[in-house]
Amino acid sequence: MRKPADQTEKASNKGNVKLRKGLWSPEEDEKLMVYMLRNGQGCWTDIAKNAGLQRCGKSCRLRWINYLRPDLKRGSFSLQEEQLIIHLHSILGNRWSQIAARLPGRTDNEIKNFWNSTIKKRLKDSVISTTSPNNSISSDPINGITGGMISFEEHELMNFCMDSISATTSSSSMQNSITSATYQFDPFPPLQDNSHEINIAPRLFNVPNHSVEGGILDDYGGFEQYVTGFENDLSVPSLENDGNAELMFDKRSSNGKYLIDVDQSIKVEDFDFGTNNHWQGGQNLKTGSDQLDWESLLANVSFSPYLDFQIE
DNA sequence: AACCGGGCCAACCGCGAGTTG
DNA sequence: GCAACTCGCGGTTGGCCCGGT
Repeated sequence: MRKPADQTEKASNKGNVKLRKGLWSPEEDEKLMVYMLRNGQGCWTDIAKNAGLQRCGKSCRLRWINYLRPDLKRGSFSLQEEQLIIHLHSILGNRWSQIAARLPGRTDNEIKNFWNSTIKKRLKDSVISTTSPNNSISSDPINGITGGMISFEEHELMNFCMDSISATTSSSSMQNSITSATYQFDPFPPLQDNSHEINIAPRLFNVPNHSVEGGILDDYGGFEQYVTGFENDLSVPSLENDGNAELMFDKRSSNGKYLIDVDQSIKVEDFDFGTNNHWQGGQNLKTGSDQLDWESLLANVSFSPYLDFQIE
């Protein structure tokens, strides 16, 4: 945590505007939230200015992404998420944004903190414990993947992924590959919901040659979909209703419920920021079923919820 | 009850890449 | 081509919380 904002004010380089630093007050959160709901994402410097915040745009962006974003999950990481983080980190390293992109509702900062504070320590402990003679594989998710022991399937999986990554070594070649005969498919699809039973194995299937629409190739050989209002798009749609916005999001351990008067311009009902509800824009990714049949999904490529484009 | 130390995590910092004029 | 600006990312900091003593 930082010092309270009013203790760390300093003059901005431009315009002698005092910029606040440190913790965000509920009033500041409210201002930013209301502004984002009304106007959506734009230039962060303008957002900070127009929202009446004495913050730099960078600070506003961080606050929005890491805390105020409606589609953020709250609470501890699930077992599936934990396993996926460990797995992705084994391949991607400290590319937290890339890892976060595969965990809907989680931020890179959150994952980074989780890794540094929890997983790292447990991995270390796990490595130590696996060196002891009487140790066997436990139900610990760490041991399922790492802990010094990687299953044959995992190893093959990683080889596959690394091959995919190495196949396209630069962003320029990546861009060229978009229109080339073949392209690398994202081996790490995002988790749909942590309540689902998830097979963390990537989709090992071939995609016929076709032009790619509705997405771009990322820096690691993956296919980044254009997903409006979800983890790839942190903006929110503008709201044009009248009344009040009742916004729910927890502040640390307590579940706060903010009733915001939005200048007679917004009315949001049943606007729940809880863990089970995602932002409207992400609903195109939801399957509507509590239990996904991953085998059948994998068997039928065109039915995959990850595919946001048509395969010809 | 007071103190201490480690964990957690929000937020800052610096840097590189991309964009704009 | 260049400088200024903006954005996004990863590393780091440091205050709060909480369990142990």
